[in-house]
Amino acid sequence: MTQAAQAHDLKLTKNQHLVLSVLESSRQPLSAYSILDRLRGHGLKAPLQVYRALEKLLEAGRVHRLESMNAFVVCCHSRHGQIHPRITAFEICESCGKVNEFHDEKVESALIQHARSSGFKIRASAIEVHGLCADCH
Amino acid sequence: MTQAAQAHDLKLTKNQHLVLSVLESSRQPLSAYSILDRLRGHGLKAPLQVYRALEKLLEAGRVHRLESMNAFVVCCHSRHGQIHPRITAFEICESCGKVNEFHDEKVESALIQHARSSGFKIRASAIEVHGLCADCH
DNA sequence: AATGGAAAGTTATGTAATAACATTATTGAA
DNA sequence: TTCAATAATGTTATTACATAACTTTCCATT
Ligand SMILES: [Zn+2]
Ligand SMILES: [Zn+2]
Ligand SMILES: [Zn+2]
Ligand SMILES: [Zn+2]
Repeated sequence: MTQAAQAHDLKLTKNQHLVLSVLESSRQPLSAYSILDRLRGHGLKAPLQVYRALEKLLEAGRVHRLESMNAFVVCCHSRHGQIHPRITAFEICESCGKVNEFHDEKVESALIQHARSSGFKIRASAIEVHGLCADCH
Repeated sequence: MTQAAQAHDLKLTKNQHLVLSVLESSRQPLSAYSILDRLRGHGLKAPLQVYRALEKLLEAGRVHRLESMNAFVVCCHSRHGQIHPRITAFEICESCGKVNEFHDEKVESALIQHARSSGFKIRASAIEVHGLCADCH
């Protein structure tokens, strides 16, 4: 991700703002189509309008995609303009749907060390743990 | 996963055997539909035939699903009947498509430790690292 | 042979994502 | 300001991924 893409003061377009607002007001990850459903009242009609906004929000580091759910969540650093840690992981509650984004130095160094030892060059990662959150068990 | 499900001498049905054979003979992960395409000559016609076989093979621990690719790979322990490690991770080459399944004690303990500290109870995990393998960079 | 459960077959449908192309809005020189 | 380049939108259609619902076949056990 470029430094420019990390600048959170970048102005969002109308559709990008709409999509981000829906994600911010949700306590669970949302699929592109359920985002669309919530925005039909605001003039959005086609999946592509949502997918294009999501693409930009992903590039800007303001949302994350959960690969194992085909769903999207707002990044917990989205509002602060800080540098985003490299390796991101998620704990996803199968009961209440809550997602905990976290950045664990040990997870990161273990993956980096393994990659180094196997000659693998990391470009991206998806680390998603499913189970029950503290409230739900 | 039950102990029974780990018993690799369990007899596979015709469709399960066909699907597993296709995955074993592929050097890359395959989507359900591309598995189906390779099995049309053997009488398979519908996606469900493949998905049902995959479901059983997943339960039996003989294949893994790559969440970030909507694709499936044969488990590297598939032939040996050994107990499968709890936490599995994958390095996926974006150039040649090769997948390296690995089990890293440090990754595992870091995730378990984080879950403990946040009160999260792990049931399943998807750890998928994308990049370039040693041969490709 | 009768029976019950697992697997397989079949058709239809639901969900996720992108292709292709036309239009409008923004930006940034000349 | 004017105009060309770029970015964003709108729209329709299509492709890719996955499951629902129901029927039939297979096979082991009684
Ligand atoms: Zn984040
Ligand atoms: Zn919960
Ligand atoms: Zn495995
Ligand atoms: Zn490679």
